[in-house]
Amino acid sequence: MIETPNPEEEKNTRSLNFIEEIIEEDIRTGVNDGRVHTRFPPEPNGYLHIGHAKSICLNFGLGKKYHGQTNLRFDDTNPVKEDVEYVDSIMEDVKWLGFDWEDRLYYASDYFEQLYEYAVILIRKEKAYVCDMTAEEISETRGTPTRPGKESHFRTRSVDENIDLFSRMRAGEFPDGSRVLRAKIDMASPNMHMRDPVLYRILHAHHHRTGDQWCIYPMYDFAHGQSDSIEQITHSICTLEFEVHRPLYDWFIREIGLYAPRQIEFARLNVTYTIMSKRKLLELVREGYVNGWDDPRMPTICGLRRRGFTPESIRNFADTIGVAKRDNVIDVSFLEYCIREDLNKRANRLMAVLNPVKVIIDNYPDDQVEEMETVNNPEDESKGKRIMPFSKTIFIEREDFMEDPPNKFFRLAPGREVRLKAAYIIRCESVVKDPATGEIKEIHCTYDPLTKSGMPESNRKVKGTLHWVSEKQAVKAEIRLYDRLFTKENPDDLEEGESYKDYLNPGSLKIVTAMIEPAVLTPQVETGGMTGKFQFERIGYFSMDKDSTPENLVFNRVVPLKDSWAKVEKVK
RNA sequence: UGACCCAUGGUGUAAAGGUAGCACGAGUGAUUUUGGUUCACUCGGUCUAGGUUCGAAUCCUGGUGGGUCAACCA
Repeated sequence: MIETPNPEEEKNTRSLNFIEEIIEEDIRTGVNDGRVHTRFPPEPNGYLHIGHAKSICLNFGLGKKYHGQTNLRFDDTNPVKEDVEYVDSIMEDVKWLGFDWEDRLYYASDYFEQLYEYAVILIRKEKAYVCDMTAEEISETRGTPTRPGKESHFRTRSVDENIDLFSRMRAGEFPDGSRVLRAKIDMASPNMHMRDPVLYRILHAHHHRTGDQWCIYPMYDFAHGQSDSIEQITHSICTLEFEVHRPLYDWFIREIGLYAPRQIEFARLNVTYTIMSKRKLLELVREGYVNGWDDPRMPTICGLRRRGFTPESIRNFADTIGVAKRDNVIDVSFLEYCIREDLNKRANRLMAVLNPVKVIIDNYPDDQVEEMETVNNPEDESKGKRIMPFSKTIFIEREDFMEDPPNKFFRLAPGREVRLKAAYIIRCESVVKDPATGEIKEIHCTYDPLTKSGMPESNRKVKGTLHWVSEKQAVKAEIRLYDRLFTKENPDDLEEGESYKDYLNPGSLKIVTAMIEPAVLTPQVETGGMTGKFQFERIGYFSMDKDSTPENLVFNRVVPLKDSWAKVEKVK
């Protein structure tokens, strides 16, 4: 008996990642009554990148999978670094990726009053105190990981004095840096984060949401867990570097007496030939190494979007790379595989010649124009067909012709035949060169009228098939050819004295003018994010840039096609 | 001379004490009016040394290697 696989069953038996295992165990044992509620908590101090996409897909994916909810919460506790520009871009990017926080948009700054009251609770329990030491003194007395710290002499202040001082901090009586509120935990703890961490600092800074209402701001550690708790988050998922913060996270929840979310840490995403540090990405933008956050070479979501990536391809990428606790570096070629896979099925084909050389078909009637029919997408019949004009003079790629070709060269060469896709088989008869430079100016060919594509006698086999564009009808377009931003696999892995900027790829952007078949002007009104996305046959996937106008077309190369000929050439 | 976390093919990720599997990659071949796609086959792995067990990638101990932590950043 043959068993037919049940797709439902298959879905259920798919192996779980360690976070899903924890969640399912919690559901099984009735923790939170089986409720699942996650959150994505970015600080609005930069643009989101592909690493955030992993976190977004994880958090929203879990919410969806377990019929729970996912909040979007801005972790906006440091006004000097944050801006509404970033808030807006983050919301746009999350939406574009296909996720919906519905009515659950929150800000840590919404909880400032509540957090203040939590701090007062700790003071009253003698678990927090106002410390007058300078930042330097605090740092010096914190000790080192191997040596215990020293207790602050302000540690023994009375509850009343602490309450008074803390309220005056809030009232703006003290200058920045003069005092902080600290937790009273253990200056000898092996965990540095438990050595009387700072809870509040004085910052006379304008906040993008609360304005000048506050001049004291909670630290991350004092805001994050409590915000999770207020929002009844069940599983607070973050990256590995917060692992050592978890005891503190739990300490605040316990001491204040709040609902306790469970913090789970996973390994952040790294991708070869790029960087993820917000600070460094900001540097590249500020110092003009790239043209803005959405430069198509950037690993930012808006950069990938402008490059031509689809949300589907990024979601698929995030789902496929998996989630675990060990450090990982994903090969950028896997990201490229994900977008090729998507665009292969969904993007219409077009012929475009990026490095044109003229081919003149001597035995073709001078003024004749034929309409050649060709399919828009061989992977999807429903995409229909289009017409390409064919005439006596056409362009082919300069790389598709060699005067003295090696054995495995299946393209045009003197005396050899090739198929012009969707048109005729031609034979190269002669070449015309510039006498001064030796550069080939024209390739003269003859065509075989019996081999017209689709005709009964057109089935003759030749080694190669070339793409082409008719000279007269060709449409010019600016093509931006993008390559990896860095020449080094891991630009963060540096020798003494080096900078990641030393490894910027000088060839990461090349601009050429291409000749494209006239169908490129036909608006491709399509759904599914495929507008302006094409496969230029035999070359790669291209996406119309926002700079493009009907008079001045601009395309970005998303990714080249796999090229096994390039490999053959290399070996040689 | 600390605490915590991690270790499976080149990369990523599974195997909850019982056949080390999947994807990408690489290679070979077939198909192909894209040197694309698709299909078939192949390559290649449990850090190390002990221990427990009928049986260990999995549990225990010791090593080794990597990561995180000493912002009034998140």
